[in-house]
Amino acid sequence: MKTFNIGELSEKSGVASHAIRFYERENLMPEPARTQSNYRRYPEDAIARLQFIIHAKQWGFTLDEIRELLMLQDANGDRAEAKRIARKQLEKIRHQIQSLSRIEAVLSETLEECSGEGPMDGCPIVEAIAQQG
Amino acid sequence: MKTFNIGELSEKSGVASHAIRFYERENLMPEPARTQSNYRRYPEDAIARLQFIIHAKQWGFTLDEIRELLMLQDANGDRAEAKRIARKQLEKIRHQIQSLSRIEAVLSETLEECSGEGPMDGCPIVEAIAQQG
DNA sequence: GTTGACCTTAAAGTTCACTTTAAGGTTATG
DNA sequence: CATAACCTTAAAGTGAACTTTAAGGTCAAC
Repeated sequence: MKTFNIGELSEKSGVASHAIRFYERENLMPEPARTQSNYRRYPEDAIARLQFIIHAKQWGFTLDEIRELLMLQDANGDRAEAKRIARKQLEKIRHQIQSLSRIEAVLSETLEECSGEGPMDGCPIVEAIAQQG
Repeated sequence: MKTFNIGELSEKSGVASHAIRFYERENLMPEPARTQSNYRRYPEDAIARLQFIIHAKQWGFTLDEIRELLMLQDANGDRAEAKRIARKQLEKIRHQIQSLSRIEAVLSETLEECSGEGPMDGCPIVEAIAQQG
């Protein structure tokens, strides 16, 4: 099996070396083997683990939540737990979409009202912000 | 006209005294008058200005953007500028909604696939994260 | 054999939007 | 007249997720 040092892993995963060390300190990545000269040596599956982290981040999971998911995987834990975490995340995302949609509606309406000409005094955008966020 | 000290303004606006001083340092609030004993004295319209800041924050504007809007108002500047700032914000919000909607779709589909029973090995949630964020 | 590109650690810096702390001065109340 | 509840400043702390810096040790190429 191929093994990598941290620079190679960084290149293959797209995660900066320092971030990889940070994830190790934060218990997202396991402590890897070391060479005689104390260099980190990673097995191939470290790439997949880092990509899991990247993807979970893109889905909006925090590092705390990702750590939880990884610990469940490492322990081959209970699927119900993973589902609970994911369901919570889905709710969070739906809530965010709702808030943003409300803002989008008011903001786009306000933008249409504003001619974009003339002085600030009486500008519908400013007035919309001033009254009731 | 009534004037307030920082504690009264804090109570009326719902913004903590320290946050008000912070906004002053950050040039979102103007330097107020001072009493003989160097206490800040605010006019009534300071309440409206703080509420403008609160509302703009709720709309997702950063303090930098809010400062820009306030400076335009203070200078009675160009309405086109305010519109530009608001349009940028609208685009940002629409982009966020799109990203979140994509995530919502995949995550809710994945959640339905997962029985929530059994060990992590083979769990659709974990596999969905592992493949293609 | 030396240059340059790697690697090591610990610690400090970054951004955002504050909050908390420290160390005092002032004002209202009993 | 003392005590509590205000006010003042500057500076440090918070949290998230890293990045940057400092001060070295190691390894491959020429």
